[in-house]
Amino acid sequence: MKQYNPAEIENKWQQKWKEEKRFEVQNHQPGKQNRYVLIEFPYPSGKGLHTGHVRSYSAMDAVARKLRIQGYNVLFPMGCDAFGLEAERTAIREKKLPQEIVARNIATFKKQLQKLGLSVDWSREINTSDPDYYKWTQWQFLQFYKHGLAEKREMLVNYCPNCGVLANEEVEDGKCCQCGRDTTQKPKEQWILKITNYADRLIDDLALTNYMPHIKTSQINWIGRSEGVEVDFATTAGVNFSIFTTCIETIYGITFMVVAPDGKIVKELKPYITNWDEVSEYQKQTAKKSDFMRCELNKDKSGVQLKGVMAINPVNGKQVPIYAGDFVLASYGTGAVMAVPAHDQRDFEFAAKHNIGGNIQVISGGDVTEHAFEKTDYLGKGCILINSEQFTGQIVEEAKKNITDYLVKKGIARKNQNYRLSDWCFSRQRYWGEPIPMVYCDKCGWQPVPEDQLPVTLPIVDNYEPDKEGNSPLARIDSFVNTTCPCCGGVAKRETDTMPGWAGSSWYYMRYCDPNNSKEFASSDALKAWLPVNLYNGGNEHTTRHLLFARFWNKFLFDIGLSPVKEPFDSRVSQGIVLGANGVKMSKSLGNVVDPLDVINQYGADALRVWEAFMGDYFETVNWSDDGTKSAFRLLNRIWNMKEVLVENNVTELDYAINHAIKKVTEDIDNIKFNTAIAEIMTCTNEIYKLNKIGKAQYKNFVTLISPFAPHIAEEIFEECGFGEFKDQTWPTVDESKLVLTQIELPVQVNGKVRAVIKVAADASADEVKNIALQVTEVLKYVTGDIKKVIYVPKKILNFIV
RNA sequence: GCUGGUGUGGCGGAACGGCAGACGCACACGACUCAAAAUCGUGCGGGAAACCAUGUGGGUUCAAAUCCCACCACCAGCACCA
Repeated sequence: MKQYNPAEIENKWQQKWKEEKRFEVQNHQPGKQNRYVLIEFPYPSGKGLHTGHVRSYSAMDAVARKLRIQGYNVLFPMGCDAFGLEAERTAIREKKLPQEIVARNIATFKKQLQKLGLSVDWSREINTSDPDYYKWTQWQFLQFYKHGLAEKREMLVNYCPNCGVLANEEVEDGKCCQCGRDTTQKPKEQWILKITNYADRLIDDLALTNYMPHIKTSQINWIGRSEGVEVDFATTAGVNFSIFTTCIETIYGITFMVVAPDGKIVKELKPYITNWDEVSEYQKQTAKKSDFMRCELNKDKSGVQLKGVMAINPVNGKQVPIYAGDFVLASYGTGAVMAVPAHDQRDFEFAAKHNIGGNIQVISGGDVTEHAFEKTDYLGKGCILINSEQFTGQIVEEAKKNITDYLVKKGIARKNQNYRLSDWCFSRQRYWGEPIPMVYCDKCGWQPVPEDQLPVTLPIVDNYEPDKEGNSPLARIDSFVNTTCPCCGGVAKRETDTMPGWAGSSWYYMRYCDPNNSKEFASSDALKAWLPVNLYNGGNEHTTRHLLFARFWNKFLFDIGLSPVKEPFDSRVSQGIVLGANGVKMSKSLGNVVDPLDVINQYGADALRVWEAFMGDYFETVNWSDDGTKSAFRLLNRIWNMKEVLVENNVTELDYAINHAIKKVTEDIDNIKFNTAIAEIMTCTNEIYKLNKIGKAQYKNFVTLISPFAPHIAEEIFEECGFGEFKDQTWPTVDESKLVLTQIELPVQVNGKVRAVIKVAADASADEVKNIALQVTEVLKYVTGDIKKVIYVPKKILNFIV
């Protein structure tokens, strides 16, 4: 049998598509509906793409191509998320400019993507580090600022005495990943965006989307809305502070309080604390830990008592000790908690460690001597309060309400919501990012750069390494820093922090709609034409960050009338990762990286794409296999060679198989079940080989079915067989009449075990089926004694219970 | 620890209340060939059988890989969120 030559065919068609501008779309195409298929744009690392990345690109390309054949006007764009730490570090290592590194990496990516034969509209390509693009990122930042959603706030940053401010990923076990020195947490003024203002809407509006359920769940949990009560506590020192609790029903069980060591409460209490040396030492220890370490690695419940001062429980006037404990974070809630060891395991362990005796059980129904009796155990079980004065005897749920009302009436408590989500730290002390377009004037304070002066471009400089003091490298460049105040015209200094990598990626899908607009980030008409994105594909790791940031960003633009939609993405899916053949993540150091270009050279892009679709469920993790591409190549050859057995008229015996395939492949692509779509095409191929003939019209339809996955070979077959221009082909429709079976095979069970399979008419009645089954010896063998019950599920099963 | 997810032949996987193992890989055999590769075809969970098999143990059901409860293992993300 002949083998086709993928290299020749693929080059030919890729060239042709380019010349014809086949995949360039207009925002409006008369008579066609728009569809927007989006895949997260790649971060152009120096490593290039491996076969793991190919999976989502080729899969979404298949979706886009099918929609196009179905008659939609499809936007399927591509670009590069070009700002970021990796490019900067590579540049430093190679002593080049980040701009050069990015240009080089983008070229590699583009070559790889184009060899795959993606149906991308390259005329809309964007790059977030292009001044024409980041001008609008800066412009949008200014809108956040002007609407009070951006401000400077003191935040804790990772700090290394040698390398300056570090990203979380640059800290490992409390040490700097570059030089190995111990890192600390240092407070620093940072720009933040108030995403928490949108917390409720970010949860509630998920109802307007069709994201996969686990993606919605992840976002809801990440935002972490909790309803509770903020209660004021007095102290013997006369200083008051508030705590936040979701378990107000346990307030009579308080035996101590815990405050964040680095919070403002400790500062206010300082004059009254008699063991300040000890407390101050504990603060230093805390500064060495990141929030994550404070939460995860602090299994020992470290803490220190603030001696000389006691807190007063507002419900009964009881005095309890106050501790500083690093498991309490200054940034969450009020930075203080009430501790009830009898009903909170964390408090229980803290009390045990610090020998705080006298645990008070206030909810009956559990034993609290060895372990706390927590809310997950007592809520909704009708448990009642004990040891709680006038609330004793009430059911937990009632008591919760009554205690809250009582405290609110007394004016010392407020119902409140707290969010796990914190505001978005938007400053980076790095070179390779969008400069934040703000100017500081001693007289006028922070002033936005006038919009007509945008973009504030990144100066091209030799030395852009991070600063040891923790300042941005831009701060060293006088010509950049020194400017005039837009307000008073006096001397002023530019902000030298840059934006995080998440900035440019928060609105890139909007720019694709109108990529060359120099007057606005995208015209309202273009946005209305394409938004919301119909299908957005991206990695699971972005579910809680990028996806949330992008939704927040859009909501803000919607509020100020610049986005036409409340939610930017209608549906969101995440592909499973492709591991190396040895079952671990592809990485250069492990030597299991497969370059898609190598595979394409051997078997062609079509075979690679088909194998990527077939290798497993799209949402699950799968292992790469070299043999897989070979099997896909084999399938394509089998389809290719059907040309030799072509007959003029349709082969009736194939009607069922072909129509079944049309139905199954159509539904499977719609449902992102690419693996079973390919399996169906294989099954149908086997049928065709059994008969060893296929009608022209049948072949044309069958080839169309594989074309979203193997577009090059499909167009070549069309040309060779004289099927006309592929771009005029429409997606085949199912002839349901060919799928109607008159006879079906029905499994017959006795007591739930299959004993025989009988052939019956598809529309046979229960009695008819029963009578036929009871003539089969295999069935009769097991039907002994009376038949107690007969279950017949039409076309599915017949079950005798004896 | 928390959150989300996953456990099915030698392997990748399918089925997601109704014949477990579709489809493919690997393997074996046959055809073609001087021969090999390629190709085409046949077989392929275990067991002599009764039967046993979808991580483990329970439960619901006429019927469970699928639904419920408990547990174990693995993967990913993380900020002990009071």
